[in-house]
Amino acid sequence: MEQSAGDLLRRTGLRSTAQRRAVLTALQGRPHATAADLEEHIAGAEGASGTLSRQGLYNVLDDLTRAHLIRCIEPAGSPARFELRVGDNHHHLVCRTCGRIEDVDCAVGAAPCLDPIQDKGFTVDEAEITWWGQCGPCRSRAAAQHS
Amino acid sequence: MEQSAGDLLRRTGLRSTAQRRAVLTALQGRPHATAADLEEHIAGAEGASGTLSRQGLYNVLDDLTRAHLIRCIEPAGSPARFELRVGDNHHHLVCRTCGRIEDVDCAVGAAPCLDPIQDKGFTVDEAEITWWGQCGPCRSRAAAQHS
DNA sequence: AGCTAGATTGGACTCAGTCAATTCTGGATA
DNA sequence: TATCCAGAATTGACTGAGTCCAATCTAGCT
Ligand SMILES: [Mn+2]
Ligand SMILES: [Mn+2]
Ligand SMILES: [Zn+2]
Ligand SMILES: [Zn+2]
Repeated sequence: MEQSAGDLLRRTGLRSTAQRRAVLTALQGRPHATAADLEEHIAGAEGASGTLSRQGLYNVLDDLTRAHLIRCIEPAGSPARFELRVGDNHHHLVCRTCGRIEDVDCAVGAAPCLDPIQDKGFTVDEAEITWWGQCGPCRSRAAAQHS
Repeated sequence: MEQSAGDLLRRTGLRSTAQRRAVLTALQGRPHATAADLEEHIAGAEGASGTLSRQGLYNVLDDLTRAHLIRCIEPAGSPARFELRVGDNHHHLVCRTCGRIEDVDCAVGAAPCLDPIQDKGFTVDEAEITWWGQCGPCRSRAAAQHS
């Protein structure tokens, strides 16, 4: 049985507020959304979801991230992006041309999935991997340009 | 025989300007410096290095990065950082507590040193690995706190 | 129904850059 | 070694992405 956003929040010890439920709901089917994406979607939503302040949005994203209900990634050159997919230690492919981001399963599944060859005295808890390249559509477009 | 910053620039097809030489020089012994670090160091430097505008600094950093004379990394939560160490595809350890950044050699040495298990149609040219954790000093400090 | 710790709001503010118009200069040429 | 001009630097306004703080509101316990 699926659990509602409200249940999920309460089970985690967070109060179930309209703003938090709206963010969790907006994130479904909108992976790697930015705060601006979420703000726009929630403001323009049909239901009475209504509105939340910019500060409220950032507070919610921060609370949910710290509770591990969502994950935040920050690829170079992009504002922070959020996703519901947590706990599987997956990685990302990023297109240098259009910024498109795709999930890549982790071969290991648990963090840190990779050890540094020198740890310099650090206690490592995560190995974050970002593959940079060009996505299919951008590659085709670039090839066509060359005429 | 070592080559001067001026030679390096000219050999790369870039004009040798005081501003570019100052940035290259400031970066020696100052790995992973931010634009602000460099601005401060160059402004307060002894020689007649004098000054460069903020816009000039960003232009120089951008030109040098595109010429592959320096490399830019952007760990989550940090402003961009620059280093002279290029071409060896090395990776980074970042302390979640104090932000300290350490270099980690790449076991392979050439990019992309790691293949994604799904490429989603991308042409991958680089695998960027960031290990997150806590450095030795921060770990000790945290342990002491617990008294 | 009342209470209060926790959550949200509005508005000013900061940090890290970016834009565009103007002025300057490295180094190629005559 | 003087001239010239594309490429580089400067100035100052501006933007995107958050962050700070004091005041207000509310979820959910009693
Ligand atoms: Mn993802
Ligand atoms: Mn490095
Ligand atoms: Zn693309
Ligand atoms: Zn540390």
